[in-house]
Amino acid sequence: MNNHSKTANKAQAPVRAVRPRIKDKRSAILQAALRVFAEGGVNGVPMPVVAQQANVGTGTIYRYFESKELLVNELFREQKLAINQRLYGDLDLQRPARELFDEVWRRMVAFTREAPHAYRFMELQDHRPYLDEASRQLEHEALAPILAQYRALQKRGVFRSDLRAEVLMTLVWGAFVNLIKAERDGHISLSDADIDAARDACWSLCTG
Amino acid sequence: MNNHSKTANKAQAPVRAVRPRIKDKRSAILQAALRVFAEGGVNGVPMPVVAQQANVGTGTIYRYFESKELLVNELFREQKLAINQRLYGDLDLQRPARELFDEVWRRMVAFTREAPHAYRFMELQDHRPYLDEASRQLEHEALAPILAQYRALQKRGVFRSDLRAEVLMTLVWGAFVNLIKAERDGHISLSDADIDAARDACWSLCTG
DNA sequence: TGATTAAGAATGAATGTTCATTCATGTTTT
DNA sequence: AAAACATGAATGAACATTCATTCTTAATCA
Repeated sequence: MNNHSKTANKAQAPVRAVRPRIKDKRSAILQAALRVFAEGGVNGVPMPVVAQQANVGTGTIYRYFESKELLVNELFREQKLAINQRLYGDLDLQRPARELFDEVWRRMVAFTREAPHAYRFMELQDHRPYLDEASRQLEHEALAPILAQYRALQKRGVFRSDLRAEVLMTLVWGAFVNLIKAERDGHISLSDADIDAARDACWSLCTG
Repeated sequence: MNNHSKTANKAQAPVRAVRPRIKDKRSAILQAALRVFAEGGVNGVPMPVVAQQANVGTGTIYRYFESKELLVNELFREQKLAINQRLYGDLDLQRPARELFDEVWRRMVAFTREAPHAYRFMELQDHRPYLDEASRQLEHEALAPILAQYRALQKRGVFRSDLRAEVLMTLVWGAFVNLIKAERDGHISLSDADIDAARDACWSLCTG
C-alpha cells in the first residue's frame, strides 16, 4: 500500500529517473467528471461512465485519484478556486459601490450561462457528504473577501447595518441561487429585464 | 404491479369486507422515513434502516408502498400539504400587508425550529429525481395562492412592480432557505434579532 | 539508425459490497 | 381453519474498486 521504493538502490549514477509526461488524462477525467456529475449528481453516476466520457479505462481513473471521494474533492476545490477568480478577480474596489454590485451580479449571471456544468456542480448538494476538511476550509476562506466588502459598505453607511454582514451576504446569495434554480427547473424563464430587476431588488435588500 | 382486486366478487351481503384495522404501521413507516431521509438523504438510507426505525419488518414496507420511489412521493405530497397548511392556513388576508408578511415569516421560522425533519426533507434536493408528475403538479399548485398574494400587493402598489411576482417570490424564498441552511451548516448562528432583521431586509427587497 | 528491453501507464473484466425488492414461512385476526 | 398480515433471510442488480494483463515510451546498445 505504501512501499514507494523510490530511491532505494540508486547510489550509482544517472538519477535521471523517469518522471513521465502525461498530465493530460487527469484533466480529461476532471472535465468529464464535472460534466456528468453536474447532470446526474455524484451519486447518480458510476465511475465507468466517468471513464467512458473521459475516453479512459475505468482503472485509469484510480491511477490519478485514490477514490471517487477524492476525485469529487479535487474537482470541488479546483472549481471553487476558478469560480472565485472569475467572480471577484480583478475587481477595482475603488469604483462606486453600486457599480461593483452590478458588475459582480453580471459576472454571476454570465457564469451560470457560460459554464452551466461548473455552476450546477457547485450548486449541487449531493456531493456535500463527500467533502473533506480541506474542501470545507476552502469554501469558508473563499467567502472572506466578499464578506469584508459587505462590512466595508456597512461601515460607510451604504448597506443597512441592522444585520450582520454574514446574514446580508447569505440572503443575497440565496436569492440569486434560487432565481437561477427556478429557471433551470422550468418554473420561470428569465429575460434580461427580469435579471436586472432582480439585481435591483437585491440591492434594495442590502441598502434597506 | 397494479392488480388491486378490491371489490371483485362481493355481490352478496355483509359488505363488511375485511378492510382491516391497521392504519398505524403505514404512519409509522412514513414518520420514520421522514426522519431518516431528512438526516441521511433519500439515497443515503437503505430500506432496512427505515423499517428498523419504524419497528417493522423490511417486507412490511412493501405491503404499504410499492417501492422506495412511491414511498418518497407519498411522503413528499403529505408533507407538502401539511406545510402549506401550516404556513398559509387560516391567514386573515384583511390584515395589513406588513403584518401578513411578518406573520408568514414567523410561521416559516417556527416551522424550521419545530419540525426540522420535515423542513429538511422538503429542502433536500436528492429526492427530486424520484418525484413523479403528481408530486410536481402539487408543488406547483401549492405556490399559486402565495403568488396571487404577491400579485395583489403589487397591484396595490405595496410591492415593487418592476419585476414579475414569480421572480419576487423566488428571491424571497431563496433568501430565507439559504439563511436557514447557513445556520444548519454551522456557517452562522442566528439570534432572534438576526431573524427579524433578515425579515425586514426581505421586506425591503419586495417594496423597493 | 534500428533493435532491444524494462519500467511506467492503461485497461476492463473480475471481485466484493451494498442495496431494493421478493417470497417462503410464521403469526394474528375473523 | 381460512384469510390477511408480518417478517427477515435470500435474491439479483448496480456499483466502487482492484489487478492480471497488455500497450507505450524512451533509454541503451549493436
